[in-house]
Amino acid sequence: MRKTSIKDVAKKADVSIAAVSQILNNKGQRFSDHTIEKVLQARDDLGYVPNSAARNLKGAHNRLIGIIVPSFRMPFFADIIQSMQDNAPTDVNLVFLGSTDDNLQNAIYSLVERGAQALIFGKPIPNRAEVNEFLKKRHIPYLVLDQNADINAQDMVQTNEFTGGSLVASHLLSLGHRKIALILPNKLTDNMRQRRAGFLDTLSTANLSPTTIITATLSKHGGLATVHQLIQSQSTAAFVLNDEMAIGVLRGLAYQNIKVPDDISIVGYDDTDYAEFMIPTLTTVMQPVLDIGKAALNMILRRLDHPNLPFQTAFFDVKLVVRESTGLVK
Amino acid sequence: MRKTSIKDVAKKADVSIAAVSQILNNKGQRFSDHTIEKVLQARDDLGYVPNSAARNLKGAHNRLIGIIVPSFRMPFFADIIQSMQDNAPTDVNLVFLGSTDDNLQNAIYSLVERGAQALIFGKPIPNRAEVNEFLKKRHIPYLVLDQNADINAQDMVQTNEFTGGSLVASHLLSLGHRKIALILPNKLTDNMRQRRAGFLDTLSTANLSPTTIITATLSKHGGLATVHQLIQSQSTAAFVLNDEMAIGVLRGLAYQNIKVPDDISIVGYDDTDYAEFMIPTLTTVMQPVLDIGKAALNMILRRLDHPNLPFQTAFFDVKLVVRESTGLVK
DNA sequence: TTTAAAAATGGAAGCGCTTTCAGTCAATTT
DNA sequence: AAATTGACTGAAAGCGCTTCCATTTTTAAA
Repeated sequence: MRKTSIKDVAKKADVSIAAVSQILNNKGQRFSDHTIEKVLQARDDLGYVPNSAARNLKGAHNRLIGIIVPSFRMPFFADIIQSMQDNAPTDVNLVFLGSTDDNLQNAIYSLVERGAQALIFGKPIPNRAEVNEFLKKRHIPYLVLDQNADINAQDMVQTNEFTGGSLVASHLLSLGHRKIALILPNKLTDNMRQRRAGFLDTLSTANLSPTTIITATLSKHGGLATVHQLIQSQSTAAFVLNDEMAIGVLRGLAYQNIKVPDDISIVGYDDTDYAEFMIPTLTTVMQPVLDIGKAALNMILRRLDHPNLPFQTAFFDVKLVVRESTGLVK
Repeated sequence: MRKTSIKDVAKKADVSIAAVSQILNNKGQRFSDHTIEKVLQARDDLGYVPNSAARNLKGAHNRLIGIIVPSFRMPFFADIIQSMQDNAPTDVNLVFLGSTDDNLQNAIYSLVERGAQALIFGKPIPNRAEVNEFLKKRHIPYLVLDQNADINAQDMVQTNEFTGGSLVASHLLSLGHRKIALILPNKLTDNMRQRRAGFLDTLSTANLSPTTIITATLSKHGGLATVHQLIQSQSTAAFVLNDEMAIGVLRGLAYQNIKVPDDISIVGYDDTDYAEFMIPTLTTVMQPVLDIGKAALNMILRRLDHPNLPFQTAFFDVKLVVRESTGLVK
């Protein structure tokens, strides 16, 4: 029940092992059509698939990139993953791992062990220094997505979160809103902090600050749970730090028979697939997710080819997408 | 710039390679505390991580399961993936691959090459016979999720799709609906076919058939695009074959100012996260996705341990979840 | 003290593959 | 007839690791 090896193919085709290897890899010496045919035939008959472990043991690795995300279920990351997969050159292998904070170490270890030559972090790294040291020691370059980090320690892909938050504030202000609530997930990542900062900053230029700041878990249910407090605050608008929660808020408000945007305007962030299908459609901030995924992959690939180039940070602009969920204050 | 290998650790700790291997793997012979300490220290100093390729070359593989899904963006599969990841024993590695029909062969090949010892297909296999032969030849067991297949060729995990469709029909009939539309994705998978069959079957017991059958791409946009036709059909209810499309339908109807469920009842299928957050909340059929993912993983693991057991099919029941989007016919 | 048994460790083979190299043999070319 | 070329083989090294077996060292029993 042993897997068929190159030896079996060689025997069956009645040629040398070297011949099989070179013919199947299409490099090395030249062989006659006849021999090539024999080898190919034998391979197919036996259903031979080279063992990549053995192959990688020798020099010519194919590139393996490990990607660590917080969850496969978050639309943002689902998009990132899909876009990376779609854009990966055929000789590049991608391995995705969902990881919580506690098993981040494990995730990294497992990826490195499997031969990942580079890592992409789609989530905050709690003990950054340690991780950095570990990876540096192994000469494994990595890239962080949408997180603050030492600009000189690794490549980064960032979106202009500060601007994003600011755009939201401007938009609401321009609609005449003065009583604006802020709804946050209870665990903020760096990029969310910037989002918040941009928002608050612009609010303050109008001498305003949020009527209330409500926190809840980052989920649709979390958003829904904030509704009671939101209503009590008598705000005329709310900035919900991400679409996922905003969807919950929308739902909760509908349960209370509060009309959006007539009674209150709602703004989300991310412009996930669902935003334009909500009722009302959701005003939100769009990040070019597909481009981000693609850029991250390209940057890390480039890093692999040129380990000594200075670290880069790619910046992506965000865009306010105005839809039905925001309107003039009454 | 070579990665540090076991040899380096051995040299640094001033012990044999064999000792390092056995100590780090905590098996084989016994070693003195002193030696163990030296080795561990050397490993940490060097940041050594064993190369799993080399390791797998020898007997003791850790188990690698390849999982092929159509897309990472579909909530159904995002859930499946997440649940598998969450339930995987630590010595089992999961590799997910998104794959279209054209590159299914590649996906399979790449997974096998990487040493996958079993495969799970979350999508239809176009050329089943060929794939089956290929995998059988390599003694790689596989499992199909929610697809029809020869019950004696591999393990399967199925949900009671026929019942699911039937439940929907009964529900609508019981609400008094007689003019019911059916909205399908234009590419049906086996399970969707069964879903449809159950639905039609139960309709026919009331001597009914759909007022209209509309097809569109499987997406929210696809669903939205069917609205015009749906309205023309003057149906009082519609069964949309999955939530994704149903969300689009809901949206489209709102644009036309058609009230759900007052003017028309809508039923989806899948009970994705979003169903209960729609406005109105969506009546749909729930599949125990998390259980399904878990079951699939367990079955294939069991198969690995017992290659000769007869093939199994796990059946999961579905449940109609009645929400706001369906109501009595006017 | 001798001796046998137990404990600690090193040596080396081998996993499947790629790659190199010297060399064989036949078919061409000069 | 000799030299050249093309097609190929066989052997061997080496990738990093595990594992079996032999050997050395220590400890305890005789």
